[in-house]
Amino acid sequence: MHSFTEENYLKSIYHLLLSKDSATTNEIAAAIGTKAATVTDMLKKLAEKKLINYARYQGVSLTEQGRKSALVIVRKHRLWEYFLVEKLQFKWDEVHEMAEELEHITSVKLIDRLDEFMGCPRFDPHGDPIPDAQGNFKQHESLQPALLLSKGQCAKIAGVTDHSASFLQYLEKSRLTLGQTITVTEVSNYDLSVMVEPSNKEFNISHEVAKNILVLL
Amino acid sequence: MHSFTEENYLKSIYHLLLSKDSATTNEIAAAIGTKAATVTDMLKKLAEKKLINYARYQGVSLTEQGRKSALVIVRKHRLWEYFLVEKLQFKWDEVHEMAEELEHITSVKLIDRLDEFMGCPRFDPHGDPIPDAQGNFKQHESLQPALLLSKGQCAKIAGVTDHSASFLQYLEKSRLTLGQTITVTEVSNYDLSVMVEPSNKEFNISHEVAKNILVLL
DNA sequence: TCATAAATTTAGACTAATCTAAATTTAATA
DNA sequence: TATTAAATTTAGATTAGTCTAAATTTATGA
Ligand SMILES: [Mn+2]
Ligand SMILES: [Mn+2]
Ligand SMILES: [Mn+2]
Ligand SMILES: [Mn+2]
Repeated sequence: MHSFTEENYLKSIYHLLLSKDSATTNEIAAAIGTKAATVTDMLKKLAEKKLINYARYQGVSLTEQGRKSALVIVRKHRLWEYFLVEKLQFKWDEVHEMAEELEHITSVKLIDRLDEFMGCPRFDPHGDPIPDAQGNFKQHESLQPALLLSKGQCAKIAGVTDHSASFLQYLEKSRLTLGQTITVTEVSNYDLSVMVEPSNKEFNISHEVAKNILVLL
Repeated sequence: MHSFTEENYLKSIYHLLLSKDSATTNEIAAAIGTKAATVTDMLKKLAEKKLINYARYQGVSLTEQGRKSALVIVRKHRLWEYFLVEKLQFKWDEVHEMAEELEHITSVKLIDRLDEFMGCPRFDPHGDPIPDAQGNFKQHESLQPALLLSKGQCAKIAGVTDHSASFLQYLEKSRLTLGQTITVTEVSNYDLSVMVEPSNKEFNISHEVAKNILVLL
C-alpha cells in the first residue's frame, strides 16, 4: 500500500492533471505545501513504484495504476465529505480538513459500506462527482461558469471552482448554494445582478465570484 | 497535538494500567508490537511532554494530562466501533482494525457530532464503556466472568475480556452475544453446560471461554 | 544565438520512529 | 550475600520525509 504522503502526492497530481496533461515540480510543491526539492525526491519514488511517468526536468503524469490509486483517494475524500454534511450536519465549508484525514483510512470495505449507507450519492457537497468503486464517474454535462450567462438567462447552481472556506461561506450567506436557481437581471462591466429563487431578491455578484460558480442551464 | 505513534503509546499504557498501577517497558513493547529499546526512547519523549511519570528502570504511569489524552483516544475508538457495527452493519469481530485507524482522526467536533448522531451510546459493541466528552464513563456494576456462575444461575452477557477476532467469531457462532441471557445447567471440572435464550438448547463451553465472557446477574 | 532568469535537481543535513547489539541495572535464587 | 538471569537502557545505525544551499538544465528574449 501507499503511505499517507504518497497518497497526498497522487491526489494533488491527479487534480493538477485535470486542466493540463503534465504537472510540474513547482506546481506540486505549491499544491502540497512543500519545497520543490522535496517533491523531486518523492517523484523519484513514485516513478520507481510505477505510479507516475517521470523524466528529469520534464514534468509528470499518472500511469494507469497511479490514476486508479488517485481515484480511490478522491472517492474516499468525497464520500466522507458527503457523510459529514448529510449525516453529521456540518456545513460545506467545514468538511475539507476532516476529509483530508479520513481519505487515508485504508479499508476499502469500509468505504463501500459507507457509500451504500448513504445511498451511493453521485456528487459531493461541492458538486464534485464521486467515483464509484471501479473509479467511474460522470461530471454534470455542460457545466459552465455563471459568468457566461447573459441577461435574462436562468440556470441552476451545480458546482464551484473555488473550494476555500471563505468563498463557500460567502455563497452560503448569499444563499448561492447547490441546487438554487439564479436568474441574471443585469450585466455590467463590474458585476452581474442576479436573483436567487425562491426569495427572488435582486443583488450583485462580482465577475470573480461569477467565474467560480458553476451552473447548469 | 500528539503524533499517531504517541497516541498509540498512551492508549496502550492506559489499558495496561487498568489492572496494575505501573506498566513496564516490556509490557508496552509487547502491546504495541515493537522492541523494548524503541519503547525506552518513546517513554523519554512522553515524560518530557509530561504525559507519563517515568523514572529509569521503574516502570511508568500516566499523568493527569496523559490519562485525559488516552481517554480521548479510547472514546474515539469505541464510538467509531459503534458506528461501524450499528450504522454500517459490520460484525463485532471486524471493526477493531478500522477503529485503530479512525481513532487518530483529530477533530473533536467530528467525534462529538458522531456521538450525537448515534444517540450517545454508553457501551461499544464489545460491552466496553464509552467515555463522554469530559472523559467520564461508568462500567457496568458487578460485572463478573461467567466462570463464577454456579449451577442453576442465570445471567446476561455484557462484555468480553478477550477481544480477538477468533474468540468473537466463536461466540457469535454459539449465539453467545451481548444481551443474551445464559443459564448454567451443569458445572464439571472441564467445562460448563449452559443454555442460551431464546433457543434454550443446552451445550458446553470450556472454562477458558467462560473466563472471558463477562455477565451481569 | 547567447546571456540571463527560472525551474529543477543534487548534495548534505535534520527529525521521528524504528532496529540490533552491547552495557547497565534490578530481581531472583542458590 | 554473591552469582546469575531478566529487564532495561544506551550506543550506533537505518528509513521516510523534510529542509537549505548549491549545481544543473531548460526557457526566455535581446
Ligand atoms: Mn490528505
Ligand atoms: Mn468536495
Ligand atoms: Mn491506532
Ligand atoms: Mn471495542
